[in-house]
Formats: sequence, C-alpha cells, structure tokens
Amino acid sequence: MPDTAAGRRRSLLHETRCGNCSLSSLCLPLALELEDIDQFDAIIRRRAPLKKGESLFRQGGAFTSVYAVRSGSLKQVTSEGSGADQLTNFYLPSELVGLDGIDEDAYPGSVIALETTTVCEIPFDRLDALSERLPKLRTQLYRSMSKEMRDDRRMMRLLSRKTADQRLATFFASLSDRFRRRGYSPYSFRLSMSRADIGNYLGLAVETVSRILGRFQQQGLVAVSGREVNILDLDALIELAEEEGCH
Amino acid sequence: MPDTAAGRRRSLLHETRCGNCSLSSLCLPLALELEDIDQFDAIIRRRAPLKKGESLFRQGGAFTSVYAVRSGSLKQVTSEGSGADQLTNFYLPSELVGLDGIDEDAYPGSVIALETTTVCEIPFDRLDALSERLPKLRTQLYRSMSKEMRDDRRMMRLLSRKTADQRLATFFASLSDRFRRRGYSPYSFRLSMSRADIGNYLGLAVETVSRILGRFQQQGLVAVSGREVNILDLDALIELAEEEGCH
DNA sequence: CGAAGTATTGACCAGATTCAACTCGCGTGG
DNA sequence: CCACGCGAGTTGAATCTGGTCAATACTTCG
Repeated sequence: MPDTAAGRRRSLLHETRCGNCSLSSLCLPLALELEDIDQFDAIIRRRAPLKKGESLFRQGGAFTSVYAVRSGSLKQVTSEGSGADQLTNFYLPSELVGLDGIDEDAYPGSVIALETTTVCEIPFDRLDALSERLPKLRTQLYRSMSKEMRDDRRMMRLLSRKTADQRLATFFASLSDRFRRRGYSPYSFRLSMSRADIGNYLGLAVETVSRILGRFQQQGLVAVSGREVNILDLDALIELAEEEGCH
Repeated sequence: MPDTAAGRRRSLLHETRCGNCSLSSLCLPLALELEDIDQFDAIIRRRAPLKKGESLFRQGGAFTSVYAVRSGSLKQVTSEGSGADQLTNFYLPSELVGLDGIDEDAYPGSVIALETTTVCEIPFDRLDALSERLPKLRTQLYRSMSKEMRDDRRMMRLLSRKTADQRLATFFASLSDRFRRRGYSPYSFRLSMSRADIGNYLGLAVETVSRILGRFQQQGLVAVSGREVNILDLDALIELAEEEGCH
C-alpha cells in the first residue's frame, strides 16, 4: 500500500539509501566499499523537502550538520554588518553544504532553497567519528573541503580580473559543465536562480546581467527565454570566459 | 660549540620543537596535550629558510605536504591560462599553507616568500594518519580548512561589493588585527609585499593603490613611508571598511 | 484579472583603469 | 665614493566599463 503513511515513509527511507542513490558516484561516500557505505548510510538523516524560499539553516545558527544536496538547488547568502547581502555559492545535487561552519561552530551564512529541494543531513559529530574508522571517508571529506577552497580561489579570480561579459560566460560554462557531470544536458537547462541572484553572485548589477544576456543572444551564443537557457556555442562561451586582458 | 654543523643542526632542531614554539597557541597543534604534541612534533620536517622571492612550491607540483609558517611571510599566486596572475593569499606566521592542494593532489598555485621565511613542513600522509589517532588534531585540521573557506567568502564579498577605498581600509585593518594576534604592534609594521602585490590581491591597479594611500595619508588615517606603515586612526579605518553602500 | 515581483531597456554618471611621464630609493660596478 | 641604472612608487589626464536611476514590459500567482 504505497499510499499509507507507513508505506510512504518506507519508500522515502528506501529512497535515501546511499547504496542505490544515483549520485553516489559524485557524493561524499564515493570511495567507500559496499559495507562501509552502509555504515555511512546509517548516520544520515532524512529531511522533509524544502520548498522554494525555505532555508536549510540560518546565518549564525549552531553548526550541527553538513548536508548533501539530493535534488533541487540552493543558494548561500551572507549578510555582514548592516547592509547588502552577498551570495557566495550555488549548490547543486551531490554537493556538500555547511562545511564552512565547522570553525566557529556556527553557519556563516543562510542557505536557501531555490526550488523544491531535498537534502541528506549528516550530523557532523557522527561523520567525524566515522571518519576516524574509515580513512577513505576522511580523505573524501578533506578533498571536498579542499575543492571548495580551490573553487573559491577561482571565484576570486573571476571577481577581480574578469569583465562582466567574461563573468557571465564563465557562469554559463560552469553551469553547463556541472549539469553534464550530473548526467543532464549541458546545452539546455532551466535556471533556478533569478537574475538578481546571478548578479549578486557575480558582483554585477541586475541590469548588467540583463544587458549582457541580450548581447549574448544577439551574438548567437545562447538563446535565453526567461529562465530557460539553450547554449548554442559552448566553445565560444568558454573561449570568451578564458580570454585574457589584451595588452 | 654552537658553531659546528652538528651544533647548528641541533639548535635548529631544537628551535622547531612545537612544545617551545611561540606560535603553538595559534598553530595547528593548539588543542593538543603535551604528549600528543610530541607525536605531532615527530612528523614535522625542517626546511632551510627561504630567501625573498624563492618559492616554497610551484603551481602544479605534486601535493605532498602542508606547511606552517614559522617566521616571515609568503604570497600565493595562481596563473590560469595564458595571462595575468592572481594573488590569492598572504600567509603570516602560524598560518597553514597548501591545504587547497589535497583535492587533485597538486598545488593550485605557487607560494613565494616575500622576505626571508622559515616554515615547518608537515607531510600530509603522516598528518592524516596521526589525525586518525588524535581527534583533537583532526578537529583542528577541519577548523583550519573551514576558516580558510570563511576567509575566502569574506574576500569575495570584498571583491564584489567594496569600493577601492574600502578594500584598502579592510586590508590594513585586517593586517593590523593579524599582527595584534601574533603579539606585534597593531599600529606600526612593515609591509613585506609590494604595492603591485597589494593591488593584485585586492583587485585594483597599482596606481589606484598608490592614490588611495596618498588620500588616506591626507585624511590622517595612516602614515606611510615606503613599506613602513603607521596606523593613526584604526577605528576610522574599520568604520570605512564596513561602511555600507549608501542608497 | 489585477498586483507584486521580476526582467528589460535607455540615459547619464562616476569610480577605477590605462597610458604616460616622472621621481625616488637602492644596489652595483666603475 | 659616486654615478648610473633599474625597479618600485607616485602623479596627472583621458577613457571606459559598469553602476545608478527611471521608465516600461513581462510573469506569475493569488
């Protein structure tokens, strides 16, 4: 009876087993043996799906868990001092959220769902304990953090050296690549974030995002209609993204 | 006979013991018990001091170790594609260098001494193994990485939201704070990096750095003479750094 | 269907870059 | 010891990219 509460719960539980998760080749337990995966699986907690706009946690909240995105997408927003927020990251399925809260035992930003989103909650103390026994898990955790640091550096480079056009081009190329890795079309996808989010993330005004998108369209690089994106010339986008300041 | 090779080596070895290192309260082993510190100490390798301009490791080099800065300072430089380098970080004593190389098993940037600099080399495989037995060390390692992620986010905010004045103000306030924590004067110090380095780091042209430094001087915020800095009004600097875009 | 939020477009403005000239400080070698 | 030369730093003028403000269209959702 899949429609009883118990039936639904079972199917949800079943659904969250890492062993049969389609993301297992990208996610934290990627290096684990079958039996180890079960151990890992055991510490994971299900969360009810988040609806668009709901927050996974709020800035300043006590750090307890990291989260693996299972479906949907989220944004991380940090508001410092009195003023404007800074959008520091978008998270897609298989990515790990909350690692920057370990130090200071508090989340340094709020993380908000951009659409209906499900996540796996991984209590950090249990993850840490398990990582003591599973060197591969530990390694993977180090790798995840290290990767995030590398991505951050790339973002700094984008923010301090690239023109608005290059930022947008980089953004689309990167999204395309992330979708490809997850088995989706790298050429055709739907943006879950608003133009304002994109601008905030890339350090640009909304108007600039809009204008450049228009230009890209004229140049035949992409076809954009609302949040629906078709990438027409990925190579050109990538080239534009990498292009060096011509002296 | 402190002048024999053996004597010198002994004194150097002695010098590098974590137990009597003045930085131990800031550095990686900060949470360890005395006996644990000795274990940690045992895996550390001395390195000959780096002279100004020498590199600790080069971008793309195989990742083997992380390094704790003991004295002096370094910069991390990433050159992507064909063109301009990006200076992604300055490292001061007690800070950990190279953590972003774990993922990909290669250093994502070159790290270069800005002055005569000594570091402690910590082979990562041994650190990882030791962290299996010492939960506090593991925690500290997670914390270090987490902190670096947080700092990166702050940098992104600086690069995407702050004006040139605010960037410089933030830079000086942050340096001041880092010196204070290390027991040096927060008001008077010597910059080990060039104006070009500062500009590169903050995403500004050298000329802009120079001009704004001049303005700060006129406003009585700092007194700068070459690389010698005196901070005259730290509070004003901090306020300027935090100031919000006034709508 | 209407209202509020989201996106686009245009005109104008300003902060920062670029280019170029010039000065200063420092180390080297004559 | 001083002159020289080079790199680092400063200053000025012109330019330009992207931001701001304002008006207008499009969507999405109650």
